[in-house]
Amino acid sequence: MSHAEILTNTELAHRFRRLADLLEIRGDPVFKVIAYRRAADSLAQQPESARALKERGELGAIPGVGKAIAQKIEDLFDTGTFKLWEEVVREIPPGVADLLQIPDVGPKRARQLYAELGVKGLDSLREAVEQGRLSEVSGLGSRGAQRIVEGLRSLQPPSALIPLGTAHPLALSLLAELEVQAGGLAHSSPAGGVRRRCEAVSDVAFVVAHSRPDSILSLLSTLPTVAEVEPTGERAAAARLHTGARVTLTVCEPRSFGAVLHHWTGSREYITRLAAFASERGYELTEFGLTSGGELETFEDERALYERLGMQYVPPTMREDADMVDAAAAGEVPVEIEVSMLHGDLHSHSTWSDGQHTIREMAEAARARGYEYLCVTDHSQSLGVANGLSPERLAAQRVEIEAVNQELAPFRLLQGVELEVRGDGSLDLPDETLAALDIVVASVHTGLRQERDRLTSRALSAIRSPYVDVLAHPTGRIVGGRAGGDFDMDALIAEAARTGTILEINSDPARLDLRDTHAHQALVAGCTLSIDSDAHTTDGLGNVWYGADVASRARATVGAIHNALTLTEMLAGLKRHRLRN
DNA sequence: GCCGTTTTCGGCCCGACTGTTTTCAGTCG
Repeated sequence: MSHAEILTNTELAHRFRRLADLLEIRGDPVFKVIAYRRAADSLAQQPESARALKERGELGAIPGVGKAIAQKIEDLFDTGTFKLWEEVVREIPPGVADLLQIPDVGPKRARQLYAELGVKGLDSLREAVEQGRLSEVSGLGSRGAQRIVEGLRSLQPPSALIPLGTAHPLALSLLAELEVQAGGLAHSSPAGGVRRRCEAVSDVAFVVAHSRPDSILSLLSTLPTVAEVEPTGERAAAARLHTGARVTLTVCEPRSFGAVLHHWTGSREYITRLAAFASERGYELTEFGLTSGGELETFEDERALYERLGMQYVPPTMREDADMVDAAAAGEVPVEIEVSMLHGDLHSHSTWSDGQHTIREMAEAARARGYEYLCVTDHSQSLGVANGLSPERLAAQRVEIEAVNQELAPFRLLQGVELEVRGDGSLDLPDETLAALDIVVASVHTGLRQERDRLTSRALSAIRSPYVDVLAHPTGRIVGGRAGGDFDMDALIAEAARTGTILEINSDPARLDLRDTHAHQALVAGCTLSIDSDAHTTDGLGNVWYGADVASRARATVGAIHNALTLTEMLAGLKRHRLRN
């Protein structure tokens, strides 16, 4: 069947997510909707193809996939559709689900827009807005209508940019597939914005080296995830994946790999400035190396290129701006922030709130990473969806933490909390509870769309509390998703510097918050930063490399990173201890 | 719809914030 050949796990996940949205709009029981969403997430994460599992009769082994969903997957492979899908899209056009992308439009509003205005999708809604028909919707006032208009305007075209958290693993998996197909590669690396750790990229670039470069390009179209390939040069091609992502591949001989990788890593501004610098020294910098007196010198290793130019090596995370060329010439390139510099993590979750692993499992994973300490900072009480902790539950958690500490010493588990800053700026737990904890990480999760003054004053009241040590993900933005709150960042940074409140670089690839530019601004203002995982699983602890690279892009020094301190220094440096002593 | 050392039923994702229908429904995290 032709359907079977093109159905990837990602596509199956898309289909079930859309089904869940449509069912929710139709008003089906919420737990049924949740079940489809969970199955979709699970399919997207499944390393083995659903097709292979189907052939072995093991679809049911996927978590969240039971008899009913397994049957629907089989039907999709066999016929390209299934009965419930056909039934639902007859009632609600699939495009109606796109309305859910608009802030403030949920399932009820989407259904209303369809039922009362005949809106069948985003374009259809734009038409209705132009015709001024939004006022016809029952129960939608002028402010509500205005929000929908603004929300509609703020929508990005789909997949315009790929977040780093998607692009990086994608680049690695494509390289792995290519390596298998090629029977080994001399060298390979992601390039472009992915390698510079830009938070989002327009395409996923990579460079591979092989003794027979021309044989590699033709392999690209054989990869199962690749939809179409277009040659863009003798040794370069652009491809589009089934997911819609754009990929660019450059191949070269092993002896040129360093120079070619360097060229395609960019940034353009940086390369242009470096070429000018090389030219002043009698070299022409090209994609393939350095030319001097008509003679091309190739470089297998990037560092050798820098050595030939008589300058310090510049890591990819610092190749955004041209000024680093001058710094490298003067031998003043900052030391890159690396995960190995971190002694612990100040922000993580366990099964006490919405984490997936127990305190003990998290502690053991942190110890295995070589950490000296881990702060368990489960959510506070008012975040109901995350099963937030009351003072009583925190006291009970303390007992468990101490027990784990007995066993794992000298490794140290610290008890903290991720404290809700409420809508009115008050804190979600009483002072005496906060005072008894080792560390407090405060977060603004709710009301992120309040107007600037109100939102800013909430964050400021958290920063000014003597019990708040860290402000977590300070803007609340989601990369490629919501923009984050309209905080006055100048005011937050100034107050954090004044009070000694640590500002977090949240390493969750969906957040990367503070972003590089804000982190740089905070460093200049004299703030201390932390690089935290916000892990909800043991694997999540490993995300700190994203945060470390944000710090490098912000040109942080290790002295400004609070969790690069040893346990004793880290604790002594917390606001609560400095104020007490 | 899925899941089960509380297995074939009854749980599972709760509470804050907001606008508006002024007593609560819808959205969001």
